Amino acid sequence: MSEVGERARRVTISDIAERAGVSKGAVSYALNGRPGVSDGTRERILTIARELGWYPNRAARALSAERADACGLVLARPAKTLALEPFFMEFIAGVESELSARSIALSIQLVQSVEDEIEVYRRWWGERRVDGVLVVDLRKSDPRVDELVRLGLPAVVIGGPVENRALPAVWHDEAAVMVEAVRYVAALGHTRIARVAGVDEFVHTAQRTDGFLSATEELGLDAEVIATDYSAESGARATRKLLSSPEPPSVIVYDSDLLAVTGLGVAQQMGFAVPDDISIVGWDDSLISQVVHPPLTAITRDIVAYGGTAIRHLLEVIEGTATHDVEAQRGEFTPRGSTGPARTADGSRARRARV
Amino acid sequence: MSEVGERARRVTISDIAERAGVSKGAVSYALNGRPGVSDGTRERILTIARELGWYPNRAARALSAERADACGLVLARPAKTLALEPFFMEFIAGVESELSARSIALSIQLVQSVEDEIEVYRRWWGERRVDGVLVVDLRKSDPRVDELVRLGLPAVVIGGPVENRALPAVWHDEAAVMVEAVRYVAALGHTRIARVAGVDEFVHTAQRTDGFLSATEELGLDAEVIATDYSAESGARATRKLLSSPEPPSVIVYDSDLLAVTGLGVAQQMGFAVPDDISIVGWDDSLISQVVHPPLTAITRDIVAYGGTAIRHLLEVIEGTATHDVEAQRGEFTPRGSTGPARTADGSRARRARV
DNA sequence: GGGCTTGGCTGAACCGGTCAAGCGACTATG
DNA sequence: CATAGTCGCTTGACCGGTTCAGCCAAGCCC
Repeated sequence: MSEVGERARRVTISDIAERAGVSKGAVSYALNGRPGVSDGTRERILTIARELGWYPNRAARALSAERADACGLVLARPAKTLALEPFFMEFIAGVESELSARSIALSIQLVQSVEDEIEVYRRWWGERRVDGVLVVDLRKSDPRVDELVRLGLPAVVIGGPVENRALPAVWHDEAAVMVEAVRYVAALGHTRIARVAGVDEFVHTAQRTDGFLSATEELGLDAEVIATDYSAESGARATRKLLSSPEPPSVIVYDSDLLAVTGLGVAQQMGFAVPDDISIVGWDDSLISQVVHPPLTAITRDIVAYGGTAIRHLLEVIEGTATHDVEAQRGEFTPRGSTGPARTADGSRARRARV
Repeated sequence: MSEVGERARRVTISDIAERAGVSKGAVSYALNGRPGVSDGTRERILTIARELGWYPNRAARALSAERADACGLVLARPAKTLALEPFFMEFIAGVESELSARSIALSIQLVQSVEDEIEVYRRWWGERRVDGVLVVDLRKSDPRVDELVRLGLPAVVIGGPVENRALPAVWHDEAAVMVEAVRYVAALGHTRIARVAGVDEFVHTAQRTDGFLSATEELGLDAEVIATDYSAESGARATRKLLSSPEPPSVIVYDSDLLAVTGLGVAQQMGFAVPDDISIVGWDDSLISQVVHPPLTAITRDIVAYGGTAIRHLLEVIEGTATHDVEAQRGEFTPRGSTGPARTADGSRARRARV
């Protein structure tokens, strides 16, 4: 009988070996489906293992196999913002769907800064806690890349490509879909268009800004870009600034769902009708952009699939069977109720009185 | 020189021992701050460890110490809904903030069903992958509780208390804050009030419904409760049904931020002015309820702190120093722009034309 | 029948830590 | 001065797997 507080002794391969009347080695061969035991013995061992409810001790396996059977993901954004950015949870869901099938764990850590993030990589790799990591929010000349290369920690970067191809990356053409979006609103007759961007240092932000500026220039549109830190406050501030200017834009393209929803709220609060006075375009197109009113026109990405692609690539990199880049399916432009045709060009823009 | 694909050999205590001219045992004592070595030797060993960039191999430590230095969290909600429910990311952030300080990992797994969740617990515990788990979304007569008790896997339940106190729990008084919310809208003159609840089987949902029904009865209000599965669609459906009824409520209290924001969108789309025609109350009060227009009146909880409390309690349970329940700080009612006084009781309720 | 191969299994080392027991040198005590 | 106790360190077993070398018996061939 077990006493209070005593933890049940768990089954090991030695227990199985004893019961089956064979050696530990034979049990190991049988359980791993490797040659070295007869079919009869193998069957017997498997049956006993099932009866006893055996699971391999991960620590023991990790110690001799020198793999942790775990991957890591460090997120260096403020918790409050993270919680609101559906991107990450969907991304994690996609990662998980691949990992759980292989019974590989996902370790997640939230940190404050890139320096902390690097320290986590050092520790994780030093402790052999992970076999590899996914790196998000790639920056221009990112210090994490150098450190990961130095450590030799297998990694796949989300977004990219990475300078000098120092690390393999999974990415898609951000600029192209931005161009598509700009062309669409231009076709609706809009001529003044603004972009509320994410963090300037992020590579994917720069790529989108490039696409935005080249497309607006090509089409001869008035363009403006305001950077934010992805927080709701900075998004609200940017929107307020744009809408209070003497000649406000008639379209704002946001860099995330949170920014877009916040912008929608600010516009409504300021008495701008959406899309009559101002058209709004979101990015990522998680559920949130579909439940607000009006539902947001957005750049749609299958984020769950993106996560799956990324982690599958990481597993290949860990195996050593891949080091190249992978281009994921690119986003699509999905028009909804938050974008409409431009006002007729009489120069004035009717504004509803504030409620 | 390292060849392509070769992984850097990482530093072990044997390397340190050799360098310091002492045995492995001495190094172990020194690095763990235990007696058994002189101050001079200890200093020398620590210096060498720092120079070499040593980190303890977690697998080795776990194998002999019989602890994984990891905690687990299984989420059994659909990925799309999870992504939109800021509660979980904030909760995870709170958990992390405590764990990272102790360099304990958090393993997260997303599953489809309670059965899958139980299977994950069996595997994790069998593999010694975790030392304990946090259990969310407690149900009435929850099969997970029995299984966790049977396994002997240390666990803390979020929400509760658990039947027969079979497992320790962290929870707060859901009914009381609901009563507070109902009293507030009653004081504004509202008499028809509806609740769009979460999953009926969840204990915290039942507690809130209890509080809702007892408060409305006590105040003599017309009350209605519609259950959902927390998805945006079911929330939209419930809202549509309520607002299309011959005598719609003038207040709807939602069970999560996602449901509330969705409800707001549906109300606006149906041409109901918020709060003039319909008042809306949200739950959890993450940032999302503050960025929409109008900002939502909500039940505010410090979810990050809630996560911190929960994981600290789990660590105590793992240590064996605690088995009792902990009552966390309860939510507060935060009025904002989405609730307003009831229309004067002329029996008619003006409705704005659909835009 | 002897030599050779092959299948099926055992035994032991090993991964990198922890930790109890032991041991020599030094100090304190009667 | 003999004995006991303490300090500082070493030795080696151990955690639960994996893996390699080796061994025995059976089968095959000539």
